[in-house]
Amino acid sequence: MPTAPNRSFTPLYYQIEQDLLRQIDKGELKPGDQLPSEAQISRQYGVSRITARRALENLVQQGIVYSRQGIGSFVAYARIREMSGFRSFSEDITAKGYRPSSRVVELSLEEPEADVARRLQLPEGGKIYRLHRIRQMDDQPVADEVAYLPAHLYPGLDQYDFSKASLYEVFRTRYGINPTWADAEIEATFAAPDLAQRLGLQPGDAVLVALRQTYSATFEVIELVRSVYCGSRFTFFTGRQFIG
Amino acid sequence: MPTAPNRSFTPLYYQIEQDLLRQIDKGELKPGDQLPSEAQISRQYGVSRITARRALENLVQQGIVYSRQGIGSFVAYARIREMSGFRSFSEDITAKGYRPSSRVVELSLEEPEADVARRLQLPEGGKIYRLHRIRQMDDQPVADEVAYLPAHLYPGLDQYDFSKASLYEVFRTRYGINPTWADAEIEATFAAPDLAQRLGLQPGDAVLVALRQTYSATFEVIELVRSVYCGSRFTFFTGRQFIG
DNA sequence: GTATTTTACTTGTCATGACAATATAATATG
DNA sequence: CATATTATATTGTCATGACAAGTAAAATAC
Repeated sequence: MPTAPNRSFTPLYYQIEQDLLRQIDKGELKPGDQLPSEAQISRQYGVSRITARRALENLVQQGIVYSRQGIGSFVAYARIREMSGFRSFSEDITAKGYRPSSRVVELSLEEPEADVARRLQLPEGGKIYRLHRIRQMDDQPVADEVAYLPAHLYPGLDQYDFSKASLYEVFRTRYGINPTWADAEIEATFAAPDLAQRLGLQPGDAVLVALRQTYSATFEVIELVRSVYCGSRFTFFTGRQFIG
Repeated sequence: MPTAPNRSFTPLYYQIEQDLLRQIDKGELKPGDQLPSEAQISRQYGVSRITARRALENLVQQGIVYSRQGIGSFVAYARIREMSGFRSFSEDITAKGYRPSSRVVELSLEEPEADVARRLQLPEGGKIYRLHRIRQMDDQPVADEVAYLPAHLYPGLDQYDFSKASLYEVFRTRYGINPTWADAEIEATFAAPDLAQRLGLQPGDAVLVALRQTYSATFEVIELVRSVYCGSRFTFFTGRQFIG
């Protein structure tokens, strides 16, 4: 459900949606408050009811607002927390107010293991870039991360220095690929000696292992990432998920 | 984004949506296949284009289908995996093909800690039911779980035997409360001796700790659950999340 | 004062219609 | 044969309109 339409102009429904979002973010509309009705929005913005409705519906789908037939729409009490562990590591850490940085252990072009090839839906004989980094916040290692990237999507990727560059930014600007969806499987395990050494831990310490797949808007698997996080220094936040 | 409208009849768009979903589930429409166009669906089902479009849009919002302007709609390659750790434990474990069961350690009515009261958005002086269970699959303990439940939402909850009853079923049938949204924060830590004993682990083993909030359709916090999972026997699957 | 009915407001569903934007295929031209 | 133009298909946005369903408030009846 893209909230930012990918077009050459900004649709009316989107402008109204952003306006309402702004009012919620600024506290002009508080949790529990009723939003203007579809008819009121229609009159206020000079649009049809279907356009007003579309703006409200989008906020409902994002879990920001809820509506009840015959009564109205209301701002959700529980604010959505920023998810972490799903987007760009750089973006995650910056959003938490820390300074992200990375140390590249290795970036190489290679043959994938069978499981990796399967998960990435690689064509026969397809290669991957394997990017191994230690991720840090405020210079303290928090994650050991290996990204498996379909080589056919990213020719020339090895020319970049991912100590400095953000992988997601390179996806977007160089290759025109927008990370749009992600899912993850998460387990706890204990740190092996080599991993413990890289993360400044004791062997046997508890670590969080997340295997995340990232998809483009057309559901191409654009990245498989295995991250091992210090149990004590990183909390994984899922986004709000619909379970009904 | 409710996919099952809560009404006394089934809307046309929903029937079409379910029909398309059935074709995808049965393999009649395979990953990568193009779906019928809006105009074709319109003719085939004898509905307006807006109704056809609504059905397709709902599948897009669920991450099952994607569409491209001027080209068409397509079945996503990557199938959505069943999430786990977000819904009813019973439902999760049953979906994995195991037999869920629970041993109640304790169910009591008590004053909440400040953090619990805040997260549950309890009224001043509000009490909680604290339900402590060991969750099992095929009789093997996999999680130590404490649920904090706002007492005002569930009067008389302590009359139920949650060794046998599903909490979510009781929510729905007895109290008319539908779990609709959830989010979780997840960490890894190590098992303390008492916990290790309850889960059949060694002290110091890695465990996954998930703190999950569950919301009704009107975003009331209906449950706060702290689950500690064996690192080796439980993998937490997030659903597909929109990150764009 | 209470119960019932009516009214008003609001969201939900669906129709018809039009045009814009995007993309590809077919056709025309040099 | 290559390039440009036109046609076609499809999704995206927006309008007007109507009626259903749900809910609460106001008015009326007893």
